[in-house]
Amino acid sequence: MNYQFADIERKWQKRWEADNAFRTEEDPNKKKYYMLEMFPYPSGNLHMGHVRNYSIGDVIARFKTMQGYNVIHPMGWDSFGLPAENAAIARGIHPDKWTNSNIKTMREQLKSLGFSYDWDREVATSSPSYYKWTQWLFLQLFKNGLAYKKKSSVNWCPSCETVLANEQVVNGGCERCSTEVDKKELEQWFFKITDYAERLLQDIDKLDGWPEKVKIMQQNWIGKSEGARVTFQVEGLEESITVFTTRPDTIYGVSFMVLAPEHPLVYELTKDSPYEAPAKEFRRRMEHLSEITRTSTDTEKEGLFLGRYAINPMNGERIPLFIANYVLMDYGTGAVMGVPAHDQRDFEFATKYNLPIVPVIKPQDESVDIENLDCAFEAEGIMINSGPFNGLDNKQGIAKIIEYMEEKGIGEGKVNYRLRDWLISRQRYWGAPIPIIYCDNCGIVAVPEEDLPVMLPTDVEFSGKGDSPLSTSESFVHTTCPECGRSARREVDTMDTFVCSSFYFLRYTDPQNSQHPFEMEKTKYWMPVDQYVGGVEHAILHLLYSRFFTKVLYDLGLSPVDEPFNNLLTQGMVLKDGFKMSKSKGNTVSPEEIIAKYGADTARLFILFAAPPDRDLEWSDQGVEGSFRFLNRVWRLVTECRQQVCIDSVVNSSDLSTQDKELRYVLHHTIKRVTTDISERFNFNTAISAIMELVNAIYNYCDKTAADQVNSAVLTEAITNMLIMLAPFSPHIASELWELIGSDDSVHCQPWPQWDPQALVKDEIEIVVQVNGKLRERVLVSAQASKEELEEIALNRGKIKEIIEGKNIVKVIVVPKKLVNIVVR
RNA sequence: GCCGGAGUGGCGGAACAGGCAGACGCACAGGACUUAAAAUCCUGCGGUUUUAACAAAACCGUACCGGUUCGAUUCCGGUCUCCGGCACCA
Repeated sequence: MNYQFADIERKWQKRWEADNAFRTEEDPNKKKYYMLEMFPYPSGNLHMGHVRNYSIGDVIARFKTMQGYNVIHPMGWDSFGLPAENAAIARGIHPDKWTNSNIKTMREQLKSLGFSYDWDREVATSSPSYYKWTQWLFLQLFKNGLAYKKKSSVNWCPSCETVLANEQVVNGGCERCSTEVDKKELEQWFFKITDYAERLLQDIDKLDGWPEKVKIMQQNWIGKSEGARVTFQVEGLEESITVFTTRPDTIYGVSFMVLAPEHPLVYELTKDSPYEAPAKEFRRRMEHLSEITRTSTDTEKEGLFLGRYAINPMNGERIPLFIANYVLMDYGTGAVMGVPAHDQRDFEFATKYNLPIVPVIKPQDESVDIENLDCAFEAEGIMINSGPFNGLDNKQGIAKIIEYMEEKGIGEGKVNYRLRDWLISRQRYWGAPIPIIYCDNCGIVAVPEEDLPVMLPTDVEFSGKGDSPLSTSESFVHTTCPECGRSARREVDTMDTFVCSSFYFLRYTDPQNSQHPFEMEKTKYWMPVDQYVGGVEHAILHLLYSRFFTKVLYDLGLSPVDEPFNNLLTQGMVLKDGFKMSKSKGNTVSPEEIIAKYGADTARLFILFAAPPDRDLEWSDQGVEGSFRFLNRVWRLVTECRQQVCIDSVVNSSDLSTQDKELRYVLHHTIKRVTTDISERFNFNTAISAIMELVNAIYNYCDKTAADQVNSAVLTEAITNMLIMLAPFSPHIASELWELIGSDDSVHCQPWPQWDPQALVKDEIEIVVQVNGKLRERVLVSAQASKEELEEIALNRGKIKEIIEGKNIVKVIVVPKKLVNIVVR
């Protein structure tokens, strides 16, 4: 007969809810702990990835609570976004209705897993009480010059009919539907994240509790490079071209210059010349190519001469101007100087178009034939062919040349970042409306703060075609200018959902405040997040945007911290048959089904037991069965021993049998292992296996000890502590059994157990005897045996004597309490 | 191409500061209980060899090759494979 998990789980979930067991408030006398898991998009159903994410978080939250921390553990919904709108288009359900019904289902699913959330802090980014503050924060950025509008070439998905951020373009296709992405010119709102590039980069050093992997990804994403901007005059025109280069030391080796095909100067350069039409044609062709082929390293370099020359400001040489596929408009200045001798891409281009290859750096040791290169020489060396700079080490040369250029007004030292400004406009309905009004008189006007939120209108058509759906609502678009009172139009774009999720962790600290986004007093107590847990797929965007927002809010005096997340744990994926669970692959396992069949405790236990949290986890139905068996084993153990358990008994350490001592050793060893596994390593899998070993040991103790010999205090100590340690993993069964053995208070209010070092002291231990590093024998010795004693014992073992017979003992290595290694020849 | 991470039994994984490789669990096999099955409990479980067999013993074994060390899954150098990220970044 299996234990009645369904009744038990329902009972405890109801009781926790009735008791408000997980509600938290600021308490200056207690140390706080902010446990946060990434909030879900309410797609309609929880999947195993969620179960894993939230099980990890719940163990830590419950563990920290038992350790005496004041734990805040909130949950909410990242509820704006495309799927809701697609449902509206496909099935005619209003996004709001669809979203709310999904939230309702998923909230119930989360509750059925017994997670310790403070539901009073629940937020949904799509509710007006939340997006009011999304809009308010937009206005703060706008007023501080961090939100601006510009016309720019943007990624356009012809299928979703929306603009995509660069980050949402995956391999040249739309992140959501994989359709090949086009380019389109549109007026868009941007956040100036590039203003924070340097701080975002520098402060990565502060993130000690983040995985190295994620930090490196962010570093690469920000992509800092140091170099110079140099301006070249165009021959015969009143125009100049500025390039960015990391190698100003190679400027004497420039033999051509390349502009991006989209570079605005191309038109001026080719106007009314025979090159005009081919240049236009070239540009059109490049625009048409998908980003993948355009930016792939494998694509052959391809260029077009523009019939014009620029002048090298250093030596007055004429340099032919080209456009080419490998130069990108949105990095640097959209133009590069070509130094084929010292840049592999330029080398390939020069070879193809027969341009001179002029070496200006030679290696220290003549190891490369610099006059006859077969690939670019990119290493360091000594400057040659560089006029007054000849003979300089090229690293010094960089500084000297920048100094010279700054003196002459030709160029300047410059730091460049790969990071681009954050495009936040979406031509979508289901997002926070951008609180801006356009007035023919006053221009771009911010919606006054007291008028927030700018509510999403309900009279909108969802055709799935055309521009922003908000433009179809007359009542929304038409408004009056807050400054001059004349008729005006509202901005019809909404904000990227990443904006909503960039401050939710701050809102959780004060979720119902209608006057402010959050009160400083509360954020001061709760922030920063002590432990953040989520999928590695958010390693760049969400985490970078959240860091950016936190820094902006810090600068505005709204956040007490300038980094939001102290520690980050990126959990691995849940796989089935070697692949990520997905509907399209048809290899999903529904959490609901598992809960119905085995209960939430089993589901949680298995998902934590099957792999360490940062690794991918292979789903195994049989493994789930095993976890269920274990919980049944615990159930039987405790219910069978119930009579012998006396909750108030105290162990008398002077009156213990060998078996008693053994069980106590296992127990306290388990406490030590579980504690360090949870708090220092997040290795829940080994923590659980330690508890399993403890359960095996208790069974053993009961089997081997005659009924009248059982020490009730020792047994009680083992069982109660076992239940306490099991509680964070499988809280329902632990609570039920805790109640069954007669405790009044609840198991999750118990203090986390301490291990007793006395119980870990053994009289006798087993040591290993090796000969030449090979294990030959195990010997039971007194735990206090000295080095000399151990050596003597080892050398006098019959078997060891036999092995070393007639050989020369070179030396003996003794590691106390572990081994003796005899080295012979 | 560059940057990360990982390779351990039939499987998931363990070995946390260089010291017993394979904890714990799954699967499998044998046994007990049962009229029977399920459940439960007990035993075995990396490979090869020696022995009629048991007890036992020897050798090999942590992707591969090499190094440091009394001793290496762990440290160092190189190679291969897989996974993830970035991808002409000037």
